Amino acid sequence: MSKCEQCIVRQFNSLKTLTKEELVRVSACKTSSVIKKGDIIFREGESLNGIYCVREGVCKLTKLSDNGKEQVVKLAIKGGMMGQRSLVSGEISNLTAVAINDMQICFIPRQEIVRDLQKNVNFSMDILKRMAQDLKTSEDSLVNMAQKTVKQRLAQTLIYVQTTFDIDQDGYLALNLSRDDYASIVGTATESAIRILSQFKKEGLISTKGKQIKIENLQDLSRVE
Amino acid sequence: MSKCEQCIVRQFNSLKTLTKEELVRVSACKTSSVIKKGDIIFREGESLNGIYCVREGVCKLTKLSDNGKEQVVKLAIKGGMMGQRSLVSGEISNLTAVAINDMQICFIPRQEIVRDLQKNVNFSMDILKRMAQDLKTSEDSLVNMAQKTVKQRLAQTLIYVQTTFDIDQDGYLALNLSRDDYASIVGTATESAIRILSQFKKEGLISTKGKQIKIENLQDLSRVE
DNA sequence: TATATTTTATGATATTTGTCATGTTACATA
DNA sequence: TATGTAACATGACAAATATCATAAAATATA
Repeated sequence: MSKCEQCIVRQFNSLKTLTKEELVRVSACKTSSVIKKGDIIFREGESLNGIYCVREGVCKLTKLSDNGKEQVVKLAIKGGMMGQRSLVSGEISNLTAVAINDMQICFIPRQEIVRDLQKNVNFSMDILKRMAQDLKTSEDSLVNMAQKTVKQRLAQTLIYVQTTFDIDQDGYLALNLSRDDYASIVGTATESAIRILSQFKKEGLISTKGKQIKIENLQDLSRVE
Repeated sequence: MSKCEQCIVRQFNSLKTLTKEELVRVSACKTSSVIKKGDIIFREGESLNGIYCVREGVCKLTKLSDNGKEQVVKLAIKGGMMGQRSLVSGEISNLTAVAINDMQICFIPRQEIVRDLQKNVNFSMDILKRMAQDLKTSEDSLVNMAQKTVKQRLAQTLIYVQTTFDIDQDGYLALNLSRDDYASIVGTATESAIRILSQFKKEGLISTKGKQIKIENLQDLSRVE
């Protein structure tokens, strides 16, 4: 099992503010695991008892609506952490985490990391800043959900995926999401998502090969009405 | 000008974790002000340079969507604080604050309170916990926006207003929001909000007197489909 | 009090989105 | 390779919601 001290991924999250000693301790008690695409890491309503650090792969954080449909609240990517909110509040998880592709994750038990939260101001400040960032992102999404059309939200999501995960050598989005995933990200029916993608295709905004998607005209896509 | 040490309102927010000394210092540098209904306290995009504490009255925190419509992201009530996110992140405000009724607020300059954030673990932990709570609330709203109908969201909002602000002696909601406010809370057109309220009235779920609203059947209102 | 202005209300209609049905394609696996 | 299954696609229709128009009621202001 590799050590946190040598893990590049921690540079992307709050763990980078830990001292050498703290990191050694954290490393000693962490557990790593390999997660297969589709696997559930934790469920809404579960108590987490620690935080997860994403070493590889992508994961969707979803919440079940009262009507039984799942809504993607955000994506956790390489370097991201999951469960900070529960760590801080001591509450059960508000979200379910499902692997979108194969992943490697590490788990740090609550009691180990809570100690650092109390003792290391740099660490708690960094957690606080990231929470503030998450809050802003969530509020922005809220406004988009409330005020934008499904078409606009889908266009925006495609651009987000390209910006965040880049494209492969053929120009297709490097992250492959199912139509169903797109639908639960923008908050619509799967058929509607598919229909709008077809429309984008007809209008030359995107092209597809199987389930892969390539953005052909980012300018116009960002201006969809 | 009254002193923070004697202000009951601080018991409801993070300021209660400050020590006597810290509180005296904060009290000495704070400024109080009276805000009239409709007044703007700060605008999206402005840098805040401090935090606000709501002593009296209610305030809506809104964000302008790209299509030019305002969306209410949350309400700040007595005891609430505004601007913590900007305080923590150092960024400009993400939201606009508009008084819904006459208010009294206090402003604490950034440099004074940032010091406590660094020095007082109880304070920073409390801020962190509240930010975590805000994040959960925001994520929940996001899911509601994405997955529930306008009718469900409006019913939910009416219940929220009654639960949070109580009713007056005649049973009407103690907080009077305009139909326009309701529309920007649930994220719909004003006409749609009005229409649905009329429908609720016909169904006996609510009754109205002028702009005042009384919930007549909370059970059924919470089960609207 | 009279008048202007804003807020609330409702009809008519267009647009958006969801739902159900059905077919097609891609992909996994025996 | 054959075959089953899941993902993708599209038509037809229903429901939800937005938009525009207009009027009534409430409220502010002269």
